[in-house]
Amino acid sequence: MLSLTRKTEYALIAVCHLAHVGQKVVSAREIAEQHGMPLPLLMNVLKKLNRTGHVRSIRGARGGYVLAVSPEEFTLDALIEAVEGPVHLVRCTNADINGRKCTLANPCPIRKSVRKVHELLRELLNRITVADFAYVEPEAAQSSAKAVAQ
Amino acid sequence: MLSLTRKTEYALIAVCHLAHVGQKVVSAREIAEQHGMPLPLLMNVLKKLNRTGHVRSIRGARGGYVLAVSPEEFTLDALIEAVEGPVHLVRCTNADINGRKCTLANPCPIRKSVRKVHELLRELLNRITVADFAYVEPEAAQSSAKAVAQ
DNA sequence: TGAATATAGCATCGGACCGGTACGATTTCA
DNA sequence: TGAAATCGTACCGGTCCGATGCTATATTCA
Ligand code: FES
Ligand code: FES
Repeated sequence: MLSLTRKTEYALIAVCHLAHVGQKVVSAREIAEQHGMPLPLLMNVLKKLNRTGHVRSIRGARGGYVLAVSPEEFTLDALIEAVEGPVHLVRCTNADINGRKCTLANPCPIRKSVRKVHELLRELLNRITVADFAYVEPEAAQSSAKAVAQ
Repeated sequence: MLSLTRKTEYALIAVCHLAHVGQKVVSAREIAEQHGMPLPLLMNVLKKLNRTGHVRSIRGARGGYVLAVSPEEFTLDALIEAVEGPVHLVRCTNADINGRKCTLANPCPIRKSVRKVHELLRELLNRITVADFAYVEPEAAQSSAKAVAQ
């Protein structure tokens, strides 16, 4: 399917929001309302990001979330892995998926090449960071374009 | 989910097989048996590739399939689009998905950046061709590695 | 101290889509 | 004519995402 899940989309927006406000504590409700996201879904995502240590949670009244890592070091690859688990391009890139091993005639002819593609994808995702997404409000996406381009 | 479907996996192996034998006609059964793939699934995939014109089908006894495009011009992007439809990284990269428009507060702050990432992914997929996958049997994947690397 | 706020954790449910199967029709060759 | 092979379509089950609900816990504030 080669697409990001909606959770990753929510996570990306939320993390950008947190990066934008700096060290101020922002509640999930506030983020959700500001971007038209369903609150419970966003909370699920933020809980996961809290467990992986990418955001810090403050409970209680006037609580909320704060970004726990610097936007420049928070890669898209890490965000995806935190929210939706490790990336499996196809079965044979990662040893086995859900304990089931590949049933094709091993090794299949595309095995090595597909791993190479997998590595290229990971490299791409590791070059992109949250800092590339944050702070680009309306049309000034040039800084992002430059940073991402290579 | 950021992963290829199993259909794409089958398609990739089959197309590599066809590229490997040149212009010889090979039946779906033969390809399936040789790589331990379920025959009906492979046929479904080959039908799609036939409709998109990437392989040519010959019906009847002693029929089968022949690659209809050169491996060097058959990009991974085209193969994915043929088998599983166009790539949608997230909702806002392609205008609308299944007729449903994005319900987030428009435009969301990550809109421009995510499109840029989408473009980078498409570029990566367009640099990789079937020729990079074919002809790498056991361990001699160096030619592929080189061709893919940049 | 008590009420309000806000996150943590878990469990559940519905729907979409992939993976797989089945059947009949069509075409070609022996 | 019969066997081999593709073509088209339809169907079914499993998995996983998207979404919802409830309870527990921690903090703030009156
Ligand atoms: S798909 Fe299993 S080894 Fe390549
Ligand atoms: S997710 Fe809809 S505009 Fe970006």
